[in-house]
Amino acid sequence: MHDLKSIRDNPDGFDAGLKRRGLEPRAAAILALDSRRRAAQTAFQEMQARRNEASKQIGAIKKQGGDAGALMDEVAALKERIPAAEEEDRALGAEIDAILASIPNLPADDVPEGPDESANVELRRWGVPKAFDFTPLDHDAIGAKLGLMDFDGAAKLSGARFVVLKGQLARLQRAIGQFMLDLQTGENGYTEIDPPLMVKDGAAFGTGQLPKFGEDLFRTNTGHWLIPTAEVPLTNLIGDQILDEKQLPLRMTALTPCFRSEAGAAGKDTRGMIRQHQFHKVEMVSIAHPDRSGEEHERMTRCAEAVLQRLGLPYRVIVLCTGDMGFSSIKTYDIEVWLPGQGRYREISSCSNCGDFQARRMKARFRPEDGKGNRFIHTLNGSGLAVGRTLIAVMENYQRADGTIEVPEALRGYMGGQGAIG
RNA sequence: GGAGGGGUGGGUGAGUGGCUGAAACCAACGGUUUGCUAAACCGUCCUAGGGUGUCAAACCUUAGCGCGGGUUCGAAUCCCGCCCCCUCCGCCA
Repeated sequence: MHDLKSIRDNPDGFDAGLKRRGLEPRAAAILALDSRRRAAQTAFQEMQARRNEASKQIGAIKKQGGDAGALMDEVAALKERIPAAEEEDRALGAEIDAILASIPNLPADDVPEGPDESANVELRRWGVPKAFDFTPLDHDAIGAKLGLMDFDGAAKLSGARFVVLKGQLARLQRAIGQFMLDLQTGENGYTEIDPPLMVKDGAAFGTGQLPKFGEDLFRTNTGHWLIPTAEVPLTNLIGDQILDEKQLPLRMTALTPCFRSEAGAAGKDTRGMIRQHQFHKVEMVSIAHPDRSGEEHERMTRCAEAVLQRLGLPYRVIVLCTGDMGFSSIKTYDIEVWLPGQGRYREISSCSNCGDFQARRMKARFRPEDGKGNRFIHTLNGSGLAVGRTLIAVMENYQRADGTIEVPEALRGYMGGQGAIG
């Protein structure tokens, strides 16, 4: 949600930000509505003020047994006009809010400009893709050969974009999730949260899924939304609150299933478990002081990278260009892991700084130490990491010629000491 | 699902239809006092808008006592609907 005041103060800056996103200017239209709205509001409030004043006088007159008839007539006349004024104020306000709520966040200054993912910029790489002395398979084939990954069974139950994992592979996925969660809580200072997986409209609005992206979510017959990421419940946890500055930063993490309709992804990644309707993810959320969200963003990204380093999985970090960023983000780093089976890097984490965009939507503020002028906090979220895709990466990077999979050192404690599966 | 009780500033908790944006207490913050700590005393202390104002300060004003309607000249207070919480009962992982 954008700040009307900042648009008033700097309409050109607002439009310039939109332009970087590839969007048309909106400031002039918004400000025109805004001035109509303020005129309507002032008119409405002046009537109310007069009504309140007259009512007080009526009370005083009646108490002394006087005749307040003239004043009561005046109030009655005012009351004829108030509803229309109120409605005008309300309607204009709602119109402005709807516009503000539907415009994506403005990119940070240091985000590269570009139309789509082709303009993303690689920042760094870690690790070297392993040289195989055989042709590495993709996870799909490895899983099938082991008989531990069953897409047909899942299709029978649930249709496309689901998978059934079995035996050691199911355990390996569980191990990965536990390992990540323990790393983020034990070493990186995130507090573990076990949140609801179903949320109401307000939460989905707060993080920016609604009103524009409802079709990407699953909805229950109770009107709940299945969370597409734990970012939604974790971030909204601080909605409608005024925190103390001392409490910042607040770092939370959760291992949850995530549900996505993948409405716009028809025909994309149809094979394998890259893109599923349901997957597990360890999510990190930071609630940061607005002056320090940039450094928190770097820190969070490092926390996500740490997982891949511990697992010995090669990866690269890219910064998304203005045209490829999500709705709520001012800056996003994607981490892409090397997948030998596909011979390329694929997204395994996305770490975003949302600035005060979500905080405005959910009314999350903090009280500065000096006590005056509550400010909106900044929210950040990042995967640490997507569990299903990490499983894929482990399978493909640690596969052996005989079709078995080596268990990375870091996971063995979670696998009963086992060194390989299959 | 049934019956009953309840939702008021950060917390506890008053509140007769107008004098209540809201007592009191606690917490917090500033100050006085103090050898230090503690205590005591004084003061400040909700939020979001709009207007006047050169930023600031200050002032005026609107709204908010779970949410939404209604009655009334006037609603935290009365009426209706809804939501949530608590207790008991039923059902249930």
